[in-house]
Amino acid sequence: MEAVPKKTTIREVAKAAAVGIGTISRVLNSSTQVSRETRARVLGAIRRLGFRPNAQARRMLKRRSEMVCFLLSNRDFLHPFHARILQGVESYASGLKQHVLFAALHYSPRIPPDRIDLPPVLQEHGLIDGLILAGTIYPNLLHRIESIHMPFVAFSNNVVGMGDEQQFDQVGFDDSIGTLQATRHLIGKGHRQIVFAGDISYPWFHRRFEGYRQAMRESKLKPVSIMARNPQSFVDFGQKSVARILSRRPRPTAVVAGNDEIAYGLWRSLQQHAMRVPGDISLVGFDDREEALLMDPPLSTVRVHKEEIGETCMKMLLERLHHPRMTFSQRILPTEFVIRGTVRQL
Amino acid sequence: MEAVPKKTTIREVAKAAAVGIGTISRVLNSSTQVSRETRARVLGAIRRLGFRPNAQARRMLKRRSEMVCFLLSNRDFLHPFHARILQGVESYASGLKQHVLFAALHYSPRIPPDRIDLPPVLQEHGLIDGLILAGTIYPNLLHRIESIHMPFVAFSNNVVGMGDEQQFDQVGFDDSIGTLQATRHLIGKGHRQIVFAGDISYPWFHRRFEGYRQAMRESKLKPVSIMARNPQSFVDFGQKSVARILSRRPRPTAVVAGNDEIAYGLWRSLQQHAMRVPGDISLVGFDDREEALLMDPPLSTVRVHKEEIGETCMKMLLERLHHPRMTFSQRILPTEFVIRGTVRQL
DNA sequence: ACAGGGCCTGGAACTGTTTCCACACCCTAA
DNA sequence: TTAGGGTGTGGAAACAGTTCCAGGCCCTGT
Repeated sequence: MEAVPKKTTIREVAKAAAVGIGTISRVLNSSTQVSRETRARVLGAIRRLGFRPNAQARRMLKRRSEMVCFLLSNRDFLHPFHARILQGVESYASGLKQHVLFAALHYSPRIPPDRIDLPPVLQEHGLIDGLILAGTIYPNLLHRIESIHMPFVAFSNNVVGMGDEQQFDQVGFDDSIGTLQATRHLIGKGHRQIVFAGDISYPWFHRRFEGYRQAMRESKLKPVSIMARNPQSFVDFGQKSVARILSRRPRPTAVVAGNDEIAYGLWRSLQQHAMRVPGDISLVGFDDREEALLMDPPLSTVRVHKEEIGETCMKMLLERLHHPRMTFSQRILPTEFVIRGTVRQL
Repeated sequence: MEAVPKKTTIREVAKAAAVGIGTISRVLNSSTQVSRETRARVLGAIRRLGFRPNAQARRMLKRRSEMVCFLLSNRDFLHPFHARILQGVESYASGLKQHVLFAALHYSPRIPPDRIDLPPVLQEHGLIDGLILAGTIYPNLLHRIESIHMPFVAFSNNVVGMGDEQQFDQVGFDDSIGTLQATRHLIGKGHRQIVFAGDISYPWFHRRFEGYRQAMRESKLKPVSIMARNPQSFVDFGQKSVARILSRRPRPTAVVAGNDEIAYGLWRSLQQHAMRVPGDISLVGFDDREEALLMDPPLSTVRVHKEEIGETCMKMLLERLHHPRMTFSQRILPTEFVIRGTVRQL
C-alpha cells in the first residue's frame, strides 16, 4: 500500500502514457474514439500514478454536479418512513453514479417564500442538479424552490394546502385505495360495525378516511370517524380513542387505524381494557412499519413500498433533468394490504 | 417571481458594478479589504442580476469541497439508531456550511482491501473532504480508506476485529459503563439473581456483558449470560431467552437485556408466560430507542445520545481536516441510565 | 496514382472562480 | 518636498478538466 502521489493531473498522465491530454479525457469518458492499445496504455499510466480525476474540474465543465439533494422539511427527526425513502433514493442513485446529499430544513408555512432561509446547498449555484422534497411541504416552499429554478420532485403524500393545479413532479402512494382494500377485507370477514380512528384534519388521514368511507358506502354501512382529544402523539391518539370506541352502541367489531402507530396505541389500550385482538375486536393499520410485526398478534396493515417511492422520485428527477420541458407528472404507487393476525372472521 | 438570468458570472457582475473581478471575489469571500461603498455597489449588482456563485469553480480552486460523506456499511436499511447519528452530523454540519452526502456500502469482511468496491463518491478525487464511517466496520475497509488517503472518523461501537492499536479517529459511547450503571441500579433495588441476555460473540454485547459482570462482581454476585438458539432477530432472541431464564433455579428476579429490541422480545414473551414486568421480574434495556417508551410500563434503559455522537463525529472530522498531522484520538461519550417503569424494588 | 472518407490523436481554447502582484491614492513624518 | 506605509482596486495567471478543430494515417474505389 504505497503512498499515492498527492495530486496527479491529466497532463502528467498524458506525459506518462506519451499521449495528448485529449486522449486521457476520452479514455476517462469512455469514448469509443480511442484505439484498444492506446486505451490500455492510458489505463496503465492511470493505475501506475494512482490518478483519480478531479471531481470539481470535471463538474465545472460538464455543468452537471451529478448530485441531488434529499431535503427533509419540518421533521424533528429522520423518521423510519422517510429513512427508507432516502435509502431508495440512494440505492437507485448510486447505481447511476449519482450522489445524494442529505439536508434538513425547518420553516413556517406562513412565512413568505422569499424569506425562507434555504439550507446551504441551495444557496450556491451548481452544487446540486435537483431536489427531492420529503417531509411536510407547504406552498410557500414550493414557490421558493421554483423561484431559484431548481428542478425538483416532491413526495406528494405530505404536500399540504395546494389546490389541484399542482404544477410540479410528484410521487406518492394512494392513501384511499389502501384503506378501501383494508375495509373491504374487514367487510368480507363479516364485520359491519367498523370505525375509523384518525385525525381527519390532516389531508393524508382525510384521504385514508375517504377510502374507508367508500368501502362502507359500497356495502351500505355507516362510516364513523373517531377522534381523540389532545393527543400527545399518534400512539396516544390510539390509546385515547379506545374509550370512545368501546362506548359506542352497537359496539364496533373492527377498527381501521389511520396509521400503525395509532393501531399500536389502540392495541395497547384495548389490552388494558381486557379486550383481545382479534378475539374481541379486529384491527388494521396503515404504513407497515417495522413495529407492525412486533405486535402480538402481528398487525394486518397496508404496506407502503417506501424504497420504491424513493427510487421513483430519483428516476423521475433524472427524467426531468434530461428533459427540462417535459410536462409535469404525478406518479401514484400502489399499496398492498398485508394480512397478518389482527382480523377475525365473524 | 421574475426569471433569473440563466447563468451570470463574476465578470458580468464586475461590469455591472463597474469594478474589477477581484473585487467581486473579495466581496463574496467577505474580505475586509473592500470599502463600504464598493461593497454596497457590488452587493446591489449581485442582487439585481440574481447572481449565485458557481459552486464547482470555487471548489476547484479552494481544493475543498466542503462536503463529507456519511457512509453506512453493511446495513440492510437505515436503522433509526444510525438515522439519528446522521441527523446529528447534518445539523452540526449545516451550521458550518458543510454538506453531507449519504452513501451505503455492502462488502465482505474477508475480501482483500483493494478489492472492495467503493461507492461512487470515493472513486473521484476531491468530491468529498472526508468520511464518517457508520455501520459495521471491519479492518479491510479501514485499510482501503487509508490507502486512498481519505481522512475519516469512525463510529467506533461497531468496529469489529481491530486490535487495540487503533490508528484512526473514532467516536463512540461506553457500552460497559451503561450496563454497569443499569446493573448497579438493579442491585440497589435489592435484586440478586440478575442475568444478562445477549449474544456476547458480538463485541458490543460482549462489552455490555463486561459492564454487567463488573457490577455483579462488585457485589459478589455470580454473572450469568443467557443465549438463545438460532434467533431470527433481536426481538426473537429475547423471546427465545425467556424459557431459559425462567427455568433457572433460583429464578432470576431481573434481566439486563443487551439492547432494547431484546428487551422488547423478553417483555412480550414474559407476558405470554403470565409473568408481569416489573411485578414478577424486572427488566432493563440498552439504547433507548423510541420504542422503549411504547412498552407498558415504559422500559428503563440506557440512553445513548445519538445526535451527539453524530455531532462529535463531524466536529472531529473537521478538526482532522484542519490539522492533518494531529495525532489520532478516540472520544467516548457518556451514556445515561433512564429510570422508567420496568424495575421493581424488592 | 490519387481523391476521399473514416478513425485516431494532439493540443489550443475555454470554463468561472481565486490568488497574487502591481499599482494608484492618500496620509503622515522627516 | 519627498519617502514610506497602509488601504483599496484591477486584472493576469492559475486551476484541472472538456471540447473541438485540425491534421495524420490508412484503406478503398476509380
